Amino acid sequence: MNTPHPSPLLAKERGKFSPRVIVVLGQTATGKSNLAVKIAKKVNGEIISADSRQVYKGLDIGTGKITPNEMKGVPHHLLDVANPKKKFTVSEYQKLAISAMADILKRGKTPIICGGTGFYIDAITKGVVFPEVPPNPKLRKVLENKTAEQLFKMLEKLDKARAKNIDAKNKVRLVRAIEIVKALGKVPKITEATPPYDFVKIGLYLPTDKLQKKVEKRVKQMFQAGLLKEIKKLKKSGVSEKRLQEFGFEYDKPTLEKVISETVKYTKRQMTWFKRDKEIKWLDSSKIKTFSYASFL
RNA sequence: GCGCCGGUCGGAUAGCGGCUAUUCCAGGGGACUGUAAAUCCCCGGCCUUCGGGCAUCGUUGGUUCGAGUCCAACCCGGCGCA
Repeated sequence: MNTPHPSPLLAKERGKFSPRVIVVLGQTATGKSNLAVKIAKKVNGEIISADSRQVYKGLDIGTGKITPNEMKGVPHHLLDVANPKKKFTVSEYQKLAISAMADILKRGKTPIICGGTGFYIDAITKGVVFPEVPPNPKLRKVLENKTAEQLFKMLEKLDKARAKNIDAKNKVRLVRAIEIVKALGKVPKITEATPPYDFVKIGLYLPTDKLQKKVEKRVKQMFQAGLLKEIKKLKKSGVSEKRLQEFGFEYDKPTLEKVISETVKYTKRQMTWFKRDKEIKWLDSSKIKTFSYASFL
């Protein structure tokens, strides 16, 4: 990485200077995008989205993607980089995000990662090393017809170690594990290669009652903005019904009520993920006005 | 008033004589090795020294070794007939 940069970009860590990367994460509907833009303006930053669905072209309204207007001139990366008809994966995300960070730093600016997909954020900030085994659609198709029990028995024969700690009832995981074993002989032990950056993680959350209201408002706006039209458009462009389901509840025959309740549930799952990361500094987003960037930078 | 049907965990639902009363949804907690807004697990009446203990299927009584399940009466709701 490169040449040292003037102060806000650098942090002192164990006597060494590593480039600073700001991470804005947290629950849906807490105003992450907004805060990220504000910070970007202050620190001369560029934003890298960390959202598993905003990577797709054409998924705008349902994913709550930031509009060009809202970007206020701040460059955004990793939005619209994938074709919705094809599957995008964490691994691809990781590669793109890492090179985006390097690129931004090379130009003397601060990368700001912003998003709510915990798995994607960990992929970059913790440097999870994924086995070099691309998805194998043919194999998956065969395996998906089997029961979890059958898959687990298969895995037990192929790789005892992985079978021991895998969730024996989770078909998605079992299929992936078998896919890796078939390619590599076994599932490599999980490793992490922490990237040479100083990540500052800011977590946004809202108290339950406020979150509920915010979600209701957000979802109503989604429908007003033309969520249904967006879905029609996707269908017209050749995105299958099945594929739409994979994009989550907003894209699977959405109704106002359903999307609101599913979103609230989702925000809880998000917190379950984020709670494990002790490095996150949490911030009540309803008190954002009193937030001083200085305390984090 | 008579007849029929029904009353089971917050809601919906299975159970039609036998040991731990089912499933789904909503609720709470959790997991996460290339699908991650996905996928999956646990909890859910009360008490517990975590071994277990005590309840419970509208109410009361009865039949039975044993009743959510059968019988009777009553209460509540729906439909039909007057």
